[in-house]
Amino acid sequence: MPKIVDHNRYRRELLQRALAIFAEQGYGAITMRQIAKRLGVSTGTLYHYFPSKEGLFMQLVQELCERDITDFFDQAPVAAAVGDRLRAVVAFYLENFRFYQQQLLLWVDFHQHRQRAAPDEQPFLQGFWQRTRDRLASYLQLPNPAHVDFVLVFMDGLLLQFLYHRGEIESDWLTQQMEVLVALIDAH
Amino acid sequence: MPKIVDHNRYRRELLQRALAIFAEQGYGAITMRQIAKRLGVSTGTLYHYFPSKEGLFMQLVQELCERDITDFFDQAPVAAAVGDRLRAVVAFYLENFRFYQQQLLLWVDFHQHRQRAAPDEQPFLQGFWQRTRDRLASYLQLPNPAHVDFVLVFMDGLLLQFLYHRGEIESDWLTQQMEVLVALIDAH
Amino acid sequence: MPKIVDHNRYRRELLQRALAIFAEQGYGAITMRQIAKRLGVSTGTLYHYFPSKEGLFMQLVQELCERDITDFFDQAPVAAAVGDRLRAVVAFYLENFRFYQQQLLLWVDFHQHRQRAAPDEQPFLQGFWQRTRDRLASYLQLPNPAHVDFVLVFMDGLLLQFLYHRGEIESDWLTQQMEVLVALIDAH
Amino acid sequence: MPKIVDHNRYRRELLQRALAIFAEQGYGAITMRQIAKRLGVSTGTLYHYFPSKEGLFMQLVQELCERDITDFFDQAPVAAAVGDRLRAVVAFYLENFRFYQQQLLLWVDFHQHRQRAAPDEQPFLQGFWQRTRDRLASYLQLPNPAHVDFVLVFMDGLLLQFLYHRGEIESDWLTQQMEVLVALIDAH
DNA sequence: TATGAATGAGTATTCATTCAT
DNA sequence: CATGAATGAATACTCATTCAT
Repeated sequence: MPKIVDHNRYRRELLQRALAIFAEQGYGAITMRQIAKRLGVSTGTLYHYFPSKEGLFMQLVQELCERDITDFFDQAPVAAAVGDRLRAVVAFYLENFRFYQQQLLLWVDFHQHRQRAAPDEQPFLQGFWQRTRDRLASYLQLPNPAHVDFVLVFMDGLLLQFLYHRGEIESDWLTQQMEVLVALIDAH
Repeated sequence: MPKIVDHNRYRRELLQRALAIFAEQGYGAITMRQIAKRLGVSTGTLYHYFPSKEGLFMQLVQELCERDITDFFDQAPVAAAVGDRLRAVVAFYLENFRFYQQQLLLWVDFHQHRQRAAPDEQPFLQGFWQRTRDRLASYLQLPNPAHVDFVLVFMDGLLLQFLYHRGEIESDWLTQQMEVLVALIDAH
Repeated sequence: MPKIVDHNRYRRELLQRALAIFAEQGYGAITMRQIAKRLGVSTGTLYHYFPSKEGLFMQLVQELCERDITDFFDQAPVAAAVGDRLRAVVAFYLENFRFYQQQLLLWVDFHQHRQRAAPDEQPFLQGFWQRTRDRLASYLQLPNPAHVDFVLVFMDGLLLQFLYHRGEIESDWLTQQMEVLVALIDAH
Repeated sequence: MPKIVDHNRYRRELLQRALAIFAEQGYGAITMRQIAKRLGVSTGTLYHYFPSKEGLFMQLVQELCERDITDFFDQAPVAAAVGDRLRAVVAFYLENFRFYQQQLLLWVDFHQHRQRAAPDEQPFLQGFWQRTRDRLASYLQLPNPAHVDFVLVFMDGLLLQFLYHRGEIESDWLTQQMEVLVALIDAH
């Protein structure tokens, strides 16, 4: 009888934990040995679960796309006022900033990887963006649908500001910007 | 004396041309030999002008910060209407998108480099952000100063959207978002 | 001014010295590090002159084919009697046995490599065999041309016997076999 | 007790089937996992029957030596004419060429292995050669015993020719060479 | 100043072998 | 007996960097 291991379950667990490692150092700067060590396994084991560094990375991107981030929004308070719903969304975003920042760093690495990679478009990307937009739209219930994208753009911009200033952003400034968004949109 | 000028002039020329190379492939993926080859010099020469790969990269970031991007805004039309000035800024941004995207990719590499690097804050970064903000503010002349940051955040967000969707963004969508920004800000 | 090195000349010198190493241990058993160490260079240098282990090996095979082994026969005594010419050939073969054994071992490795290799036939092989046969034929001047091949087959057979018995073959036995060949062929 | 018989029987069956695998790719190029997969067992099972890759290989060589190949000759036609007996031997050899080629490749691997291996001579090798020679001698019944070795050398030579030319040898050439042998030996 | 040959530590990956189940 | 997950040393190969010319 073989050693009893749920191969797929364990693989996804490793994948989960690998996200932070990649985001922290970037695809090029991290080594398989370091990943293995931080995951507490040997390099051999890592290669038992993933075909290559590239394969591990791609599975990570895919996993991230399949994970339905917008689930969280469903648990958000169903506020009557548009402004409150906007504040709830941005607040949630800020609370999970570390995760979104990791995601951003992974995207950038992914972007640079696509340059030489085969041109077969990864279909999971499209679905991901569509779903994110739809969820946000149905939660915010804005009269003007273009404003949904505008909110998304705003939040992405906040992310970049964080990256540029290395997280040394005062919460006052954040609140201020959020209120600018609320004020602008709420006033039509 | 003239030698020194030449040396420095040539160094900055190489630096200039190195930006695209780094941005294209990322710090980790590019090799000094590739850089040398694309610059049309030998590796020895490269090391004559730059102390190391890291040094070359850091000089690149610094160069980018010292370059006064906002100079361009000065040549922008001095429109009477706030909306037109906003449109001019965003239009200029979009026209030079490739450059800003390169800059973004460089920032990310820089960010991931800082992790292990010495924590001595690079002062040129602060100056850069301050200058950018000031120039934009003096051009736009918005009643509410918080709106200047909001515009910056918006433009960063657009950049990320481009990255995510690999540049396959319809110009209609861009125009729409720009007009949303104009409409929101222009209406106070 | 660059370091003055005749790249191609040095490459062929390394190639020359690599033959014994490959023959001694076989393609699969030798490592690039070992080769480098025995050649007195670093692995980096080895890769500066050869693109890969496979490339080094293939160049070795090609070099061996281009080297005109039959040159030696030209310096052989031009004996009047067929038997003496046969003896001269076999004697020369035996004197250079170590080299031919190395060649054999290389061929076998090459054979096993071709299995998965691309089916584009290496053309240098054909020329090699043709030349060897022609030279031998013109030296031996046998009435029956089929006997030239027969002599080649005989010498290959001797080589295998050496391999099987690890070189522990008495010279009496060799002389005996050579005389059998001479007797058989000389008597038509 | 019966268990042990089964164990041994199964071991030899695996051994038998492993010959082709080793000969096909060579000792260095084949992995234990590949062997296991092609034998339809797990690596664990393979290690249950053989102590190591080297052990498996050595048992293979030994098995090959103990297998009495010359048994086949006994079933050969007892021809009155020496020429016919020679033809029968060579014909049989040619019919089983694949096997002999595998054997040759195995020998070469074995030869290259002995270099670093302990110098304790494997005694089974000597017995093998003695037996082969004796059987061939008693079948051919040649007046001159040195001719028996000559025939062996000839057949080894044919094998090498096959290897060199990758089996692309015309049967006409083979027949011709065989007849040269017959003619030479038959005419004393 | 410029070249590119040389270095060797470091990278992704493989593989014989072990061992818990 | 049988399995295949786990290990880590070893392999082919790369690359920042140095240095003789």
